[in-house]
Amino acid sequence: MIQDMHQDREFYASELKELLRETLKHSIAGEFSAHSEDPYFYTQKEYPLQTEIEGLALYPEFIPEVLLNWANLDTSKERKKEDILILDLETTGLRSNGIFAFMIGLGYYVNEQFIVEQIFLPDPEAEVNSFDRLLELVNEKSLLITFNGKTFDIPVLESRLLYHQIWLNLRAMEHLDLLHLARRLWKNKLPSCALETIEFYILGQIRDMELDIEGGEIPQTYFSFLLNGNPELMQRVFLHNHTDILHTAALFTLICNSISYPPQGGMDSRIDYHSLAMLYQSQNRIDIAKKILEDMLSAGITDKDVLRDLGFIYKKEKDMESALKCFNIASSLNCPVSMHETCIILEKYYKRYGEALVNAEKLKSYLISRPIVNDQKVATIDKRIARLKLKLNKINEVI
DNA sequence: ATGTATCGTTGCGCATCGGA
DNA sequence: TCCGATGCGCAACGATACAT
Repeated sequence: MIQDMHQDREFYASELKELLRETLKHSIAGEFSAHSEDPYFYTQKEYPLQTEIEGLALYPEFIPEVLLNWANLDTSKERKKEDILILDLETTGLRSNGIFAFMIGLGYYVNEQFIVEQIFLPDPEAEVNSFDRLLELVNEKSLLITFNGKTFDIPVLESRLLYHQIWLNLRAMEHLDLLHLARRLWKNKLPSCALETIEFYILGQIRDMELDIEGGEIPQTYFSFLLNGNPELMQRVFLHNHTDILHTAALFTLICNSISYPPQGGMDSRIDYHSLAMLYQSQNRIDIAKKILEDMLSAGITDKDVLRDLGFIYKKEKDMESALKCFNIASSLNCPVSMHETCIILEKYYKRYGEALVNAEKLKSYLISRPIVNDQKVATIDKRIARLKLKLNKINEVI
């Protein structure tokens, strides 16, 4: 009796698997792998490197040094399209233990074409087989490109590979994670740095929510598909993942094509040049950072943060005259750091105590007008004011 | 829960400046 | 010439965001 039930369940399970495979074959353009047991399902689509429909470029003219340096990649190495592998997973959840990837989205370049390949598990048993294809591609490629892959996709894959006792050191691959670079470039300009936000503001793409799906609904969609075989929502997951891969390539391309300075094709309004200048500064390319900020001012941008940071560069170069000019304008635009720096330069370098005092008092009134008053800062500026007054009195006594 | 890069704040050691 | 206060550079820490 028990034995019969068990056999029944196995029978229905294999029936269901077969049913799911049939459904997939009819609803999504793709194929099954050659594995005799638990084959995975996969789709491939080719794009020309310059897509006409979306107006997106999918491969850059070159990969600039500032990007390679940022990602700690070997700058001397020759790089080809064929070395790149873009990766994005759809998984059964967000927490990194006990989840697995039911879909592996991949992007790579073959013969001047960009290929989006999606590997899908018609049932979870196919996971091991799906890694065959992953291993194949990883062995061919040397540079991984992802969006938040360092913290999400790679750890998920690592834990699953470990579980299946497959030896593959994904960390040995060079890895460019665009999320962190995007944050550096657009943190101050965009409401968020989620891929979808960047697609909208930077790539000019809008996701069609009739055809796409919210990330949070993806795990449940897969579980439902396994139970009822309804392909409608699953098709959306395919599109979602496909779009992620395509836009990761497009974002990589856009960043490469616009962060060299001076820009090849003129200034790009999508780029925050202030952030770009800071990126160059962090790599000790002060010359380029300074040029960018100066060019911004020449172009008529009067931004207190630009003025402040350019002021710091001048100050470090001991060009106090220029530094003071920058800090002065920034001070008038209510930049407390610049008020502070103005005080220091006037007091320590020029010994213009009267002017220093005026600025110190300006900073104090700014500080105490804040909704949250920082007592420590007020105490510091009070000390400076007292000191300056003392110095001025001494000078007056002499006269 | 997880892992990673970034940013703002804080504190420490060292150099420097100014006053006596 | 010496001492105390100030400024600078760097490391350490904590908070934040993003992926499904």
